[in-house]
Amino acid sequence: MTGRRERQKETRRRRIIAAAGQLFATRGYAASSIGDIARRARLAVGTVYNYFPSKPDIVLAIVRAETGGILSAGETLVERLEESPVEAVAGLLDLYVDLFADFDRELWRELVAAAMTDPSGLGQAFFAQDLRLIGQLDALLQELRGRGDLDPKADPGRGAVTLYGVYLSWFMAYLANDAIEVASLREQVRAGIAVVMHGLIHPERREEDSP
Amino acid sequence: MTGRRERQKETRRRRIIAAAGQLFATRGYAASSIGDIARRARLAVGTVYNYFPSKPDIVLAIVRAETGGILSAGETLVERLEESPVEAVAGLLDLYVDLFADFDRELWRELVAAAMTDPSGLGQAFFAQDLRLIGQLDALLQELRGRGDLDPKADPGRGAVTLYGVYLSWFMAYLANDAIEVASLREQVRAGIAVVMHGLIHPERREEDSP
DNA sequence: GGTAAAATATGAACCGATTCATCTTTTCTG
DNA sequence: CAGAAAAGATGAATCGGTTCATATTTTACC
Repeated sequence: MTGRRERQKETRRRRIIAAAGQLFATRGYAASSIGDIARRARLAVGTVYNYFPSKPDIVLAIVRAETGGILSAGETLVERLEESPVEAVAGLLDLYVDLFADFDRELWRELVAAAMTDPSGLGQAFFAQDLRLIGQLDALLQELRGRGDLDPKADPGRGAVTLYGVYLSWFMAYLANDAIEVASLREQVRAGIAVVMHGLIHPERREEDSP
Repeated sequence: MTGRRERQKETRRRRIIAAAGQLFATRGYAASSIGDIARRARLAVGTVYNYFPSKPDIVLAIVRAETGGILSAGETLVERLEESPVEAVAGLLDLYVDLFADFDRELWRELVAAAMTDPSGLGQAFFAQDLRLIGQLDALLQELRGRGDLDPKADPGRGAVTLYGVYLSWFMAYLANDAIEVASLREQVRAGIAVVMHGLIHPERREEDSP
């Protein structure tokens, strides 16, 4: 049942996320210590650690709360298919780019850094999201293939992974370089998608070294 | 001139790199403290910090020592061009994949993590290497284009960035997932390159939404 | 050679994330 | 409801990267 204990647990978890979210948004991640977060949430430092195994795990919780909507928006987008294949794929990845705009670049950086430092813990959880988008891309490509828009020799699964690579690499570029804004990120991803969809080799030489 | 001071500076720098390299290789990065490194190099902790601004900067120095050769090997590879365009690109990226095998995955992870945490400092230095490979890829594509292997409508610069994206995203996957070995990484990169070179759209529908 | 200035080395102190032994609250059992 | 067990909260202690005031060494200048 929902005893006092369980209710309080949920409340405290929320309090921590709220406190951290506010501090990160105002002072930034690095400048907000766990002590600060605990104080703002009216808890002891150790208590925060009873709810989250590490500081970046709090960030993951903050970001996670936002991702659910994006993913389901992706589902409906796959169902109502754009006419142009490039537009269809670009539309889906645009959704994921939206997510970046919602949080400070610093938060994403810390998340990626933590995913590297702790690949089996937080990293697993973080990269699990990538697999879900690749799945959506795969479904989208299957649709396009069924419609006869894709090269019959192309493998949708492989295509999905490769298209996702375009997105991921520009995500990294965005994190590495403050000069890249979200708007230009969108353009770059779109242009990269167009390259993958159309291919680079001269049309008359395609068959020579097919996969 | 090469006074006593300058000579000693170089010696100590090398001692630190050597000590750190040995410790990282045996105990791992996390388990090797700056104190350990300093002790093994017969220096004080503070002295280590006179040579390297942070712990991951030592990793960068270790890795950097290896990259020069790879890059110049890439140059000669661009000059002696493969017949098949896919092979040509795959050959170049294979060189960069070689680099991974030379160091423990943990070291690369720490490097990427540090590049995220300190994007303007270490990050800048780290990602500068990416730009050099993109440049090489661009040169390679220009060659292929000159030979008539590429679609005249394709933009080599854009293509280089996109192909690099394939490589980078698989690099990230490799770091995220211990199950991915270097050999399979090579195959995946190669397959991704083939996709980008050939394109996904059905040949007869290509012109509809050209970039 | 002697001395002031500059450069470098040193390790104790700092700071913040994380851990852990201990105390408090809640739940369970009779 | 009392008392015991379980779950959870607490903050002092730990640990390691980084900083900094001080000491030492090298160089420059006379």
